[in-house]
Amino acid sequence: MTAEKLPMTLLEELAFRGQLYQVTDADGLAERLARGPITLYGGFDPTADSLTVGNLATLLILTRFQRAGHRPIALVGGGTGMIGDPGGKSQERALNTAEVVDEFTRKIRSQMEPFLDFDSGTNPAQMVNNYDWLGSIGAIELMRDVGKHFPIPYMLAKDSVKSRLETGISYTEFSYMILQAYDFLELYRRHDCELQIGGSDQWGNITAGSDLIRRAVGGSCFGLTCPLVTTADGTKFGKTEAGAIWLSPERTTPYEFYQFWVNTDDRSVVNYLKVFTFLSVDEIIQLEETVTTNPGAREAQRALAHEVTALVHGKQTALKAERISRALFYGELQELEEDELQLAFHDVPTHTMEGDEQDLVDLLVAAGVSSSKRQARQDISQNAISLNGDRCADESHTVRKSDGLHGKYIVVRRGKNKYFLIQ
RNA sequence: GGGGAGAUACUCAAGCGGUCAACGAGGGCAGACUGUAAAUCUGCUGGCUUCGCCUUCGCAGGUUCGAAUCCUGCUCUCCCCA
Repeated sequence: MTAEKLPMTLLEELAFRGQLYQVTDADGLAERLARGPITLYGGFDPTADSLTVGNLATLLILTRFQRAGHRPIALVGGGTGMIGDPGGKSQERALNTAEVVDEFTRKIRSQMEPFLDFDSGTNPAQMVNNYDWLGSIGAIELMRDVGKHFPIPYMLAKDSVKSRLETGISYTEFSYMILQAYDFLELYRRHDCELQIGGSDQWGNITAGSDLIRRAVGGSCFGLTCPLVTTADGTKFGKTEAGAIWLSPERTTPYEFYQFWVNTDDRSVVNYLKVFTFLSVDEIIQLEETVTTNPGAREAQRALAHEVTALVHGKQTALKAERISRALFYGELQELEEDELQLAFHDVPTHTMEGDEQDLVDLLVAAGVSSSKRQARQDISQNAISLNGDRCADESHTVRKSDGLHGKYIVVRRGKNKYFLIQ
């Protein structure tokens, strides 16, 4: 991959995208980037077997750096993940076993592959696992060579620690910053890595790293954080009532993933386009206009959903998710051919009905549409349920498979945008 | 170690012998209006074989015709004094 000829510098573009929050030495970094390619890294915690949309911002910044000609390193915290970052948590974290963390690490690694080019001739991306060095370092070595550079008052002053002094923090989590700082030092030694990026909650850990490098070997390195993504209504980004939005298609189907983005609030959509897509500055400005001139068309949301889904799941899958969405929200279900229907609903929760006919209330519960019979009756009486496009408010309705589309498919819709397929 | 306060549904929080499946707020779900958005208004929010029944108010017993409400023991949490 070669560096793109951008009308603005990388830092300027990141600034436009609202992705610059804190930089250790903004002028120095701009100067350094102007001198030539730099090696940088961002870390990812293996706390589950999949990344979530919450990890995307950091990942995309690495990608942007690579596209600008720099050498990104994605660090998977196989070692630090076994300790737990105290920042942002009110309680001590449960520690996973080495085997579990190892499993998570492998899966996360594969999820990064669409974002980073590992085979570039000029500036290939790399993946490292900090377990490789943290796993084998001795206690004495760590304390003498690394711990010596950490004054206790300095450590106590970090927000991540300070906020936990009242509620309690173990020595394990207290030491976390030492390990993450050591990562930076190790990458500086091994790969000449000069920059660490992360979310704004990582600022303390990042500066701990650059400070360590200066104290231990006299090197000068940079840190850069991006703001944490916020939602218009103040809720935590990337979470729905059903839980987090994952990158893994096993955890969040591409259709659900697409829907997550397409449902973005008008107030946030431009911000998300900047953070989560590679659309150009001009394209984003154009889409921004459509939000005010023709909000009902939801062009910006569609573009956002398409771009991010294509990035994570591939172009074909994104088109499929779009096709399903069109069929569900704008198409006439009856017009769909059987194979189209099957294809369209591949990602939608599906239930196989036993026998040819069943009481609607029982069916809704069995198919997971409603959580209980009482809830099912309520949904029906509130006009929330429609079968194959027709509202059904009759609690004693009996569903016959033979009445379905193509003699066997019943499309159940609950509320405005929850779909289920019964066959 | 001594003294005090408290544990109620997803969360916060009323209730302090019957009218309590349990006020209220938040959250969630749904309807109307819209644009698969937001805001607003309305309904619902333990379960079922639903004009009734069953199981819930930290746990285990007890008093009573009847308890979330009173008594006893247990577990846990918080505060004050040492």
